[in-house]
Amino acid sequence: MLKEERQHIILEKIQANNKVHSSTLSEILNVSEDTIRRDLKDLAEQGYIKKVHGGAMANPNLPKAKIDHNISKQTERTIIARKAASMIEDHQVIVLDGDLTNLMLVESLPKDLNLTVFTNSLRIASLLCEYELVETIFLGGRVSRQTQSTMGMEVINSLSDIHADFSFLEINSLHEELGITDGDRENAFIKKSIIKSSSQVIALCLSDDIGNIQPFKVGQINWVHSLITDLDPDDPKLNRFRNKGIDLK
Amino acid sequence: MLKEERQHIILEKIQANNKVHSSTLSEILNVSEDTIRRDLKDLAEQGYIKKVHGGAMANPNLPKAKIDHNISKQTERTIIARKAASMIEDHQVIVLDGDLTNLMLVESLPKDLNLTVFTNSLRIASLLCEYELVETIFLGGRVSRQTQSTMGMEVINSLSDIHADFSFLEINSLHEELGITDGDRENAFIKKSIIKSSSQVIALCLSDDIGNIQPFKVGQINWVHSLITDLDPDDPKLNRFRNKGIDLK
DNA sequence: TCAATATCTGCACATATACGCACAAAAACA
DNA sequence: TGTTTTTGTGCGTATATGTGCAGATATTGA
Repeated sequence: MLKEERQHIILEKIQANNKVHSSTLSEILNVSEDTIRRDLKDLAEQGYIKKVHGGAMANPNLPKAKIDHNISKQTERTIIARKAASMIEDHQVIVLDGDLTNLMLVESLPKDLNLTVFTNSLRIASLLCEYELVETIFLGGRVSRQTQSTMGMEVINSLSDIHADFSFLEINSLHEELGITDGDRENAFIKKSIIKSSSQVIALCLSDDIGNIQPFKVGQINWVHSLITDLDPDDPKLNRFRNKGIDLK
Repeated sequence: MLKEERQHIILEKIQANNKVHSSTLSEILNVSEDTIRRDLKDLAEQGYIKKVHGGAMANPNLPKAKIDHNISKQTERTIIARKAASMIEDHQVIVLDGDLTNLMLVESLPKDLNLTVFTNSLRIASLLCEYELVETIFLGGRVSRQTQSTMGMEVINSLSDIHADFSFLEINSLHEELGITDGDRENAFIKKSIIKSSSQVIALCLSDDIGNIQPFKVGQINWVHSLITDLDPDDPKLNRFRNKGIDLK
């Protein structure tokens, strides 16, 4: 019997009875209780169930927004997220757009930070619910299934009514002359609005995306105040941006 | 019997009767009174109940999050959610507020439904991303950590700009004379706005909550078009609503 | 006040769990 | 193909947890 298969059966049992005993599972599935316990631990860590002494129960808190760590370029993104997180301090007001790196940024934040965050990402907003001192304001609008974030005029409207200290934007294409571009028209609009609504723009950019050009213009290169990449700030590849007075992290 | 399981049963007993005696619990659950006392102590420390000499009472100022958090009444909620889901048809425009039963409603929806949904619940919006044909519009605003849904003026503003065919509202307190009330002022506001923004109001109400009165008024009883409970529609307990012309499901 | 109950404390016992280890099966790699 | 690495499993042991019991103490209500 495959591990996954077993865990599936366990989940079904829990859904049906709301609880399971390790001992009965061990009997039914013909594996040691140790194995069952390991399965339960797995499932609990993934948030599917709640482990208790003697077995497990259905998870009372629902599907938490979780980050699947099978993201491409995970290492690079982690580096960027950490650098970005270290720039955030108590009492700042920031905007986080709905891209992956920002999600990882939130994961790297210390839990005792006192912040005001504007975001259009369902997952970021969900994650931030675990931060006692963070005031989250969600930018409403039409929800895009792919990104689990809101889009459209309503988001732009809401953004026009706010002002933040910093915005953190994942940039898919950063070119020294043509500036920031994006492959999605709506996304480009949103990013542009976010930039306009904040004093300082922190661009999060994978080094592979430097030099890219995409169809929709977001903004000029000098709109970026700081550029965070997975490279060392002194890396020669970044020279072309250093010369433009952009603060490299 | 698992400890957690026992404690759930105790919680449900308390929610139903508002009080319990250690001695009767010991009898029902077949454990020593010592164990019951330890359970009650646990639950009291977590803030779910108030321990008193001889047993325990419901905690009068139990934060709303704790109630949701606790899967009690899961069976009842499932019944309600299923009935509600069966009322939803292709091409409808509906509003779902952020309460637990609505989340379960979404879980019971067939995946091929073609809908427009307005919601202020992060979890509902997230779930709906799995529905190819559902257009979700999220009502932005300040995010409440406990409920993972947005609150405040912005939500009310957004609601004033929309109109839906149906709204599904979880009702915590439904009284034949005093109508719908709620224990939370903001929540009451939101519910009132949702009602105003839709042609028909479908009230989802646990049978235990019928007859309750809470401090903040949401609306009159005749604002409700359909009432879905965990009871049979012909149950005599519902007569007082039948007489008012409310459609019982 | 007294008697009846409820509660607390320390203890013993059974059971569940974590940890390190060994070993087999599967997967990755040269 | 054969070899190395990873993953999954079971076992023994030390530890932690949950439970019931006895005796001391506190609370309740007449």
